[in-house]
Amino acid sequence: MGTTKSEIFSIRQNKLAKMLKALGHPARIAILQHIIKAEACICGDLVNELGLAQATISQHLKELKNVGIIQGTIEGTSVCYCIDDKVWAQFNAELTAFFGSYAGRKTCC
Amino acid sequence: MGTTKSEIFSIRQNKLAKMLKALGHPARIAILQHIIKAEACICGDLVNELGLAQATISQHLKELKNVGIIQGTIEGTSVCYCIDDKVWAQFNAELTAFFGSYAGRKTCC
DNA sequence: CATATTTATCGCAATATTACGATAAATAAA
DNA sequence: TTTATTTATCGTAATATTGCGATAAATATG
Repeated sequence: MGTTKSEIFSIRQNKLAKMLKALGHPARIAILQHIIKAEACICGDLVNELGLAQATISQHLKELKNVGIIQGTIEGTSVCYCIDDKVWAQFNAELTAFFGSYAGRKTCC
Repeated sequence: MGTTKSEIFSIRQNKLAKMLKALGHPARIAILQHIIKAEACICGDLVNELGLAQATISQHLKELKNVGIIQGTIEGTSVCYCIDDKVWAQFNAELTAFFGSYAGRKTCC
């Protein structure tokens, strides 16, 4: 127990859930917003901006990288993070499809 | 430790994350899809459809109710679940805004 | 080379999540 | 009233997540 029973769900359902889960933490939302706001890559600022320890932020970045929504490029001693346009668009499309699949109640109790 | 540091994030960030987290499980995606597919309220079918124990499904339904995206109406011995149109639309709008806040890279490393 | 700077990883503690059996609570049906 | 049916809740076990200090790894700078 304690583990999600992925086997009983479709690949699509698992993927959608995984993606939503990755975004389902305020620190990760804040990180993405920060990158977006900067209109460029972010190299190191994050630790000063958010009120979390460096190790914690590194961990959140790792999770965002795992689902592919951000990308890191080594730039000297630091690493620059950008949003992966392709993955971002893909996530957007998936969510649009999901939310578009329901357009209001028809017959109901 | 082990607890998310909600205090250091904005209400908006926390809300968005909470909503995404609630949707970030394949069972909850499956439940929502099932309700949508039925084009009506779902009363009891869920336990037979998904391969999870009744207690587990009840727990997932509770989490979806907690964020308001579904609504339960007692109908005799069973409970009918529907999507809350208003909350669904709100979530959709929030996500559209979030994903719309980034439209591709400009200057980057 | 020695020292600083930056990020990743390890190890740990606290808490949360997932899943399930057992049981309770509420209503329908016999 | 007794018995089924359906859902919620409790308790518990297994695992995951969150957060952080310490430390490693890599590159820059003096």
